[in-house]
Amino acid sequence: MSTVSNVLNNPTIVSTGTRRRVEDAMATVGYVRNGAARQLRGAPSMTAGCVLLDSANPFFSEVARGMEDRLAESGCMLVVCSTDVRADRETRYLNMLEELGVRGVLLAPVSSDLEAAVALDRRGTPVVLVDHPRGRARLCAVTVDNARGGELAAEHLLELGHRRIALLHAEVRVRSLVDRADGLRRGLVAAGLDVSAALVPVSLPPPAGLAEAEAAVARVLALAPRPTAIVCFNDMAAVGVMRGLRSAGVDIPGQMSVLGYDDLVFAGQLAPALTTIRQPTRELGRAGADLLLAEGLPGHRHREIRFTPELVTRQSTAAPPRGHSRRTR
Amino acid sequence: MSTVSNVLNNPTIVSTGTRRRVEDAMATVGYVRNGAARQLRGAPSMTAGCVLLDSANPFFSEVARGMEDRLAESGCMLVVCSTDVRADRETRYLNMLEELGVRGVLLAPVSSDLEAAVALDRRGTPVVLVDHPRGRARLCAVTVDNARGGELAAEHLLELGHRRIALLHAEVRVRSLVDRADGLRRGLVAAGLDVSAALVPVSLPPPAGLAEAEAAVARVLALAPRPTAIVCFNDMAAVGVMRGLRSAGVDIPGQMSVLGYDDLVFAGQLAPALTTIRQPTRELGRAGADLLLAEGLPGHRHREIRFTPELVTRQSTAAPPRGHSRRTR
DNA sequence: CTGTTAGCGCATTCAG
DNA sequence: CTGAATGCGCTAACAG
Repeated sequence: MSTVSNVLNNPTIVSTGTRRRVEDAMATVGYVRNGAARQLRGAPSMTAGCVLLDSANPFFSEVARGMEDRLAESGCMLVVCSTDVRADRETRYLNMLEELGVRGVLLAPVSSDLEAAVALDRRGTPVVLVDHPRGRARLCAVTVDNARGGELAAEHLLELGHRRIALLHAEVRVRSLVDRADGLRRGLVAAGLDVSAALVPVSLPPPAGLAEAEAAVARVLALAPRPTAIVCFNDMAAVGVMRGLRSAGVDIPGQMSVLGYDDLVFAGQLAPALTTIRQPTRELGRAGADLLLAEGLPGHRHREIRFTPELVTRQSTAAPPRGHSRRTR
Repeated sequence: MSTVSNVLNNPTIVSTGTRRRVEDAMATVGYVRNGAARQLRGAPSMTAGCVLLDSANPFFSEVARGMEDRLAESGCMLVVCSTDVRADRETRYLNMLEELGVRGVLLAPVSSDLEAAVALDRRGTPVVLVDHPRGRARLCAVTVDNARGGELAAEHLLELGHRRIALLHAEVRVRSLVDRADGLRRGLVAAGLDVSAALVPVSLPPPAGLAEAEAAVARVLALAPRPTAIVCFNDMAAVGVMRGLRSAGVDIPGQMSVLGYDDLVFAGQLAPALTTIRQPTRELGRAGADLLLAEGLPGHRHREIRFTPELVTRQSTAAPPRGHSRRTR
């Protein structure tokens, strides 16, 4: 028995002949290692978990693919869980993953309440935050500078001359979205604007997807004075907004500018091509998995990796219609 | 010990008082069930695996989300694996999932060689085919009628008057793509056309994504006589083709019609809005997971569930430019 | 190099 | 309802 075990886990110390015999025997019998038994015995798990807001959202599916690729290099597989931004689901999945004994969890949290995540980490299941800063929590994290992303949006629209901007926002508790909104406000303030007049928040009911964004367009158009630009929290919402504006007969960008976020693969191919904020998605996931796999290694220290977003200017934003603003340049 | 076990697995037979005491104790101690030990003891696994061509492709990520949702209802989680249409990766993932002891595997195979999958199923890990017919294999399957999808494409383009059609195809071994091509040919034959003249296959090198599709446009445009329509095997490829045509200054649909496949959420919002074949994605995944969970139940028999695709007519297809065909209507 | 043994955490069985 | 004992498949430690 121990020789067989050695062939599997310590091949070098077994003589070539014996090893061959064992391997042949395994092949003929159709032997398959029992992962559960190995794990029970203390072997590292061959799975890692990720708990994301929505794995069907192209942003997250791309992030997950990055994780998957990095994990595969270390012989691990990825368990994918979607919370739909519901705290109860997040809690449930974290518990299930802990029971499963995953090597660690990549968590895009539904809010900044990280108590459960920190406790999980303490109990021995490493947690890496995704798209959320470490803050005071003793965890690793991979993030994108969302405040900067918001600033980029503000700077771009201000430069075009917009002075009244609708901000579509979904779940205010999701940190990355809060940060973007903060950055956007900061950008307006830096330009000397009165935020309460310049920025109109428009809240989307859950699940805050494409359909909800489309429905919210009517509310934006009904505002007085009417905003001249709509900032969306992701490209999917922007697609919904574009659909809503089209059916309302509002020209983009002539009568209304639309700004997305994520730069999904198809963003440049929309009608009109979407101006948006690009973030490195696959890299984000890969970096997260990288941090996760490094946990537990000797000398490991918690780290935060931060990526930088980037404005991609296309055709969905332009100067506001005449009479709606003073042009700055 | 057995009382604790009963509280967890057989709560009804434990008196309320004792149950409470046990639950309180578990809470204060921070007890977490050990999934590996349970599984070793014979409990059903809390995971199912899926092996897809590319989890980052919106089609598959939507399918996976359907699987995830259905599994969650039964307290299970989904392990997601991407093969990138490589047989070696498929084999590797199937082995890993078997070791892991998943409840079953949802497999979108890279080819019609199902030997390994059938063997896996025989050894006790149920396999459900996704987007691939059962054929002679004794497995469950969820499929879409891909041949019909190809026919729909042919009928639509013929009706518009196209008589020379480029077919972008990626990996010919993927059954769903083969079936679509067959259906397309069948549609042309049914209209009395000479397939060898009417259909020009254009093969994309792996990974056959958006970029490869974009690059292939030049080859299509160089063909003599030049085709008047390009049929793509999915919407992502269609986006690439549209990008390529745009940069070549070819008008869609004036000079070239483009037909997609999948009807991804953004298809209607592209420039021009993409004519495509819709397939039920989330339902496909959900149905697959449903079959998987039913395996092993008493009286289970292998089944195949087949969905029907649907043509969604939008603006990327139109009659060919004058002089390129006889109009039929 | 090979055989033996113990124990990982759990569920189950059998006695009380 | 509770306590004790057993074995799932594997690995590590040790004795031959």
